[in-house]
Amino acid sequence: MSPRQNLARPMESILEVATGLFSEAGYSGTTIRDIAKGVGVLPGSLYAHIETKEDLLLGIVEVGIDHFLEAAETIDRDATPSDRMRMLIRAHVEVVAENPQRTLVVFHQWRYLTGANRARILEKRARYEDIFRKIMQDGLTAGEFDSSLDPKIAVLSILGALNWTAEWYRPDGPKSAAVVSDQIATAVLSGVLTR
Amino acid sequence: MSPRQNLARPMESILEVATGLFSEAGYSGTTIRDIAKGVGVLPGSLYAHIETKEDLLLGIVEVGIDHFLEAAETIDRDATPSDRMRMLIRAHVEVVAENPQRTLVVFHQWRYLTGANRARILEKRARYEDIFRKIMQDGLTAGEFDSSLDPKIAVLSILGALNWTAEWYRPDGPKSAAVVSDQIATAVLSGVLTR
DNA sequence: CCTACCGATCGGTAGG
DNA sequence: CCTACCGATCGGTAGG
Repeated sequence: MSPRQNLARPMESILEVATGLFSEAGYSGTTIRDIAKGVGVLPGSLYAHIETKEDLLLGIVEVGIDHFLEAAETIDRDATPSDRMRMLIRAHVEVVAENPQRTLVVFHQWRYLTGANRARILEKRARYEDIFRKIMQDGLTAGEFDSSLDPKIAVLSILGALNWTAEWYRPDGPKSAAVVSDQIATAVLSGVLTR
Repeated sequence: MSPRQNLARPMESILEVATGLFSEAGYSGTTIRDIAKGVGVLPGSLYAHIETKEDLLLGIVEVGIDHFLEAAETIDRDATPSDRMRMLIRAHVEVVAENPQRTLVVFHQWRYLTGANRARILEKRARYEDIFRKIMQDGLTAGEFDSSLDPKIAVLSILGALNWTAEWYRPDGPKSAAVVSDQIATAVLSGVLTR
């Protein structure tokens, strides 16, 4: 990684470099010295901008999870449950596609947060997953979703498919986020069997 | 974690302790001293049994991925693609259920392997995923799977749902691996919409 | 943002 | 498996 002389916006540069390093080497595997080198300053100089290494992680994870929550809030509450689920899947994939590295940090590195930082992120994560659970319940109540499904496991399967996208989606790949999200939504909603 | 005096099988004890610590704190976040304390010996004593910290990780990850490969090989090659997919899903969930901590290490900590170690694990992982891709292709060819699906994305969605199980499945929870795997297989194969 | 540095801890080793 | 230790590196700080 070549150092960047982004002296105008030091904090932005720090967050960008840290996101890349945390996603590749993990929080514990990334040192303050690695980040400083990526930014193009000496290690001690970082502390003019950050308080601690953990605060840096918290900033990245919290901004990331907030993106998912905000995207979910744009969804039309009056649509049918299956349409809402489709829109939620699309919103999720678009957030992943916008910044897969940050998403990897959001879903894998939150474990290294401690105390109140960790609790706040877990609360937001639960809130996000509840949006899926609510739509699942509404779909079952409305008779749109298969009543033989276990709703908890169906939601966990959908979240699994979505969280996994951050591992393989490449913004410079052949498929747009819109196409990928439609294909995931179809696979999830209709299944793989021929109808 | 209380130290265990498993002096009869020191290597087994070391692997068990390391698996638990790597799954909770990550490879980089776990020190040789943490492992030694969990085993109940002094740090330097570990090196009577292991070569390096990375060899310890390699041992855990390779045994883990081998479990998935071996389970997949037991599947009846003469069954229909949809039956084979259902059996593969069940085999996967049973391996996860048998040892979720090891599975978390297999899917998240392999990144800390270097050089040839990393290459060998990635090769085995690709071989495992190819089993899913083969069944998907067979199902499309046989007309059992929906031809409007993107097969790559369908497989990635299934792998995502399955890989996610290690994050939430608890062997001491209310559902057996057989029940969970059937419910995941139903959700994946038939989708969530009412038929 | 740099110079210069702190005490703590890291993976690993020699010799027993 | 322990004693005793190595050089390297860690997150972070004081003073400029």
